[in-house]
Amino acid sequence: MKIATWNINGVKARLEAALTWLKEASPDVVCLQEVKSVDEGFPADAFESIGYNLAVHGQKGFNGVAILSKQRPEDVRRRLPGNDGDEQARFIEATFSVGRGAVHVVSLYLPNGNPVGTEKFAYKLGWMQRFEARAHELLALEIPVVLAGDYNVIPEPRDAKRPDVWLNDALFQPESRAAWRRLIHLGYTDATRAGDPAADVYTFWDYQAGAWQKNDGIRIDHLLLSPQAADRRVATGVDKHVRAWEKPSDHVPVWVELALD
DNA sequence: ATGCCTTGTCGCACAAGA
Repeated sequence: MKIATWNINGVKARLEAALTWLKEASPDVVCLQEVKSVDEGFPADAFESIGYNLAVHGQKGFNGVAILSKQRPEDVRRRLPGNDGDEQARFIEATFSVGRGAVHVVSLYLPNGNPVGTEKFAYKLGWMQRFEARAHELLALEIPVVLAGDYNVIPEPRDAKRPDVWLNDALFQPESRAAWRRLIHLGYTDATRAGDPAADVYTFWDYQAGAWQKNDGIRIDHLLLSPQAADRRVATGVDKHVRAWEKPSDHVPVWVELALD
C-alpha cells in the first residue's frame, strides 16, 4: 500500500497537476494539506472519476486537509482532540481495512507558528502537545499507523540547505524540534530518513528568490510510522520533479510503501 | 532591513504562508 502526503497549496489551483500526479504515481492513499476550500467547493467529481474516495475537513480560504483513497475510508474523524475552541481545519484521520487487519492514516497540517514569541507560536506548541497525545493513543492499537502531513518542523540542520537562515524561524526553534523528537521517542519512525539518510532531501522550496533553482529547500513534510508500519516499510520517495511543473505547489509529494496484507 | 511569489477573498489590496 502506497501512502503519500502533499501540501497542495490550493486544491482548485492545483487540480490539473494533482490529476496528472495521481495517474502517474497511483498512490493508494493521499493525505492533502492546505486545500484552501470548504467541503462543498472541493472538486470531488474530478477525483472520484479517476477512482478516489474522498474525506475532507475544509475551511474557507485557509488551511483544510483531506484524505483521498482508492479504498473506502472507515471511521473518519475530523479535528484534533484536546481543544474544542480550535476552529482551524488541520486534522483528519481514517482507517482502511487490509486483509484481516487495518491501517490507520492521519492527514495533518501543523501550524507554521511564525513569528516566534507571539500567540501563533504558542498555538503551534500547544497543537504539537495535543498531537503527541493523539499519536500516543494510536500506538495502543498496535496496528500500522501513518501520521502524514506538513509538520512545519525542520527536524535537523541537514534538513535545510541553509540551516543558519532558519535559526530564528518557528520551523527550526529548539521547542519545535524537541516536540518533534518526542514523537520519535514515543516509538515513531521518520519514513523518509529511514529510507534515505543522505542530506539534500527537501520537500519545500519557497516561491521567492529563486529557491527552487538554487535547491534552497527544507524538509518539513513527513510520514511518521508506528512500529507495526515501520516493520512493513519497503520503499520511500520524494516526487521532487513535480516542483518543476507548471504552476507548482511550493511543496512536493512524499510517500512510503508498506507491504500489508 | 525588506521584498522577493502564490493563493483565496472579494477587491480594485489584503492576509497568510514558510
